[in-house]
Amino acid sequence: MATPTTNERPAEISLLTPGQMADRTGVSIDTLRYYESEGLLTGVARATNGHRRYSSNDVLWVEVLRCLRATGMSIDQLRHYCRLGDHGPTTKPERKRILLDHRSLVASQIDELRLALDLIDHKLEQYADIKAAPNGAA
Amino acid sequence: MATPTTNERPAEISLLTPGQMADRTGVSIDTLRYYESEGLLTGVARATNGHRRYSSNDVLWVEVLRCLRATGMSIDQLRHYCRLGDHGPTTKPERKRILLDHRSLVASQIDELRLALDLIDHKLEQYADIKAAPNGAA
DNA sequence: TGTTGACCTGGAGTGCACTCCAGGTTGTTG
DNA sequence: CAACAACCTGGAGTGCACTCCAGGTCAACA
Repeated sequence: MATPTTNERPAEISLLTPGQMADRTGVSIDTLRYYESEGLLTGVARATNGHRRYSSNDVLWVEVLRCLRATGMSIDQLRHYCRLGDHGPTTKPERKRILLDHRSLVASQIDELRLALDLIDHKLEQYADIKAAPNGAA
Repeated sequence: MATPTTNERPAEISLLTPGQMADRTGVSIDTLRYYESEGLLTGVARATNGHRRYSSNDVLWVEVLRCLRATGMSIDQLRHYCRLGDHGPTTKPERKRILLDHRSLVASQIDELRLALDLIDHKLEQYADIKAAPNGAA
């Protein structure tokens, strides 16, 4: 086994099994498969037994996916972005546009959250003279 | 018509119909009803014909609900918080605790979003020499 | 050699938060 | 008085993003 793909040299020592990948990225095995089936993650290598092997590039990309998902980009938009990537450098302007748009979306999310923080603080003033109940955990 | 509830004086001139409430708060009529059915919004007045009439207090509270929902508090947690409110001042410490906990959650969401912004900016550097595609809207 | 564990596939199921719908009432408007 | 808009109720349906499951393969270990 080992070195599952085209290359025979043991340079691929860092390929990760699905379980390792899930540990490394915090994305579950099922979700990794789901992302692959939705076209968000392509070209994942396979061991001779058919099992997936994730490269360090895959790790980086999944981290990007995680970040974009966590900031509200939908699976659909992500899929669109990935398809552009598959179609070579002519799609770069559109990809840049998507990132710029998403960037401003995240920026406004931050603004919204700051407003929410103010509102919560305002609400907390009603409890200024109250001692908070002990926290369940930690 | 007018002054629908118990009180005959026209002081209730500011009571809002469901449609007006939806316009004012940005929360749909259906969602307002849903919140009421879930116990997040209690004591909504009714006109003689059975139609809801929202007070300015309701407006304020729905704005709080919106804010807490938008920052990730679940319907379930919100319901719990509301029930505490119904049980008088002895629950104040717990209510304060909930708000404090949620506050720190929002704060860490902001931190996460800032990291995401950094990652997006980093990714955008790959497109430094590319002119972004024109934006579809505005 | 048998059983355990990690993985495979396609497809079904879940949870959340709405959102929509059918069927009905009321009050206004031309 | 007919038609329309706004609202009522209980309950069904939707969309998203997973998450779980049944049934099977393969490699390693006792």
